[in-house]
Amino acid sequence: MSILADEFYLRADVVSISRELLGKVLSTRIDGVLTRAVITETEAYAGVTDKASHAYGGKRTNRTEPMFGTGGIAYVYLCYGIHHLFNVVTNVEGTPHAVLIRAGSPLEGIDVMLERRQKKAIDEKLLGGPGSLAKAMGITTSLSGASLQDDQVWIEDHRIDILPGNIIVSPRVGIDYAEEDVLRPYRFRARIPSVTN
DNA sequence: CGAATGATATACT
DNA sequence: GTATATCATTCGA
Repeated sequence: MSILADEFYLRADVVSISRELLGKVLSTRIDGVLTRAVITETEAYAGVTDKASHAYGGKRTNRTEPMFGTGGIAYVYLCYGIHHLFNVVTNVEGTPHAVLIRAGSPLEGIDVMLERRQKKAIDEKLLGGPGSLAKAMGITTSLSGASLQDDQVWIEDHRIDILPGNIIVSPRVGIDYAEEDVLRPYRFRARIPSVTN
C-alpha cells in the first residue's frame, strides 16, 4: 500500500489518469474520523478545450481557482445547492485539468458513512454518485484546494487490479450544455468493484 | 418525472 | 451592491 505521489497527478494525460484511478483507494480524515473507499467511477475534464469543464476557454474565477493550481490538489464545489462534488486536479500549474470522482465502494469507516448518509444498511446508493460519495466521506467545499499529500484527503494504491475488460468507457453524464463535447468518451466505470481486503 | 436548494457567475443599477 | 439564471445531482412519488 502506498500513497499516490505528486508525480502521478502531474502527468499530462488527464484521460489516462482518470482510467488509472479506478481501483485506487480514496481516503479522508475529517474531524479525526477515517473513511476509505475504492474508486469505481471517474470522469475526465480536459481544461480549456473541453466545453464540459468549468475552466473551458481559460475562464478563471474564485471557484475554479484550484483547477489552475498544481496537480495533486482537491477541487470541491457545490452543485445544485445540495451536493458537494469532489475532483482531483491534474497536470502542471496553469493547466486546469481535473478528474471527477463519481462513485466508490465502501472499504473502511462504513458505520460513519452510513450515519452521514442517514442509512441503515449498505446498498449501491451509499457511494453511488458524486454527491453521495462526497457526503459519505465528509467532503465539503472547505477541502477545495487541499493537497492530496496532506492528512485530510488523499488517494492510496492498494494494488487492486482492474482488468481492461472490466472497464466500461462511455460519454459523460449531466453535461448537456457542453455541445459537441457531450460525446467525448471520458467516463470510466469499473464493472467489478473488488472490495476484498 | 419533478422539486429541492444555495453558491456562483454575470449583467445590470 | 443587487438581481437573476444556472447548475459535473439526488430522492421520493
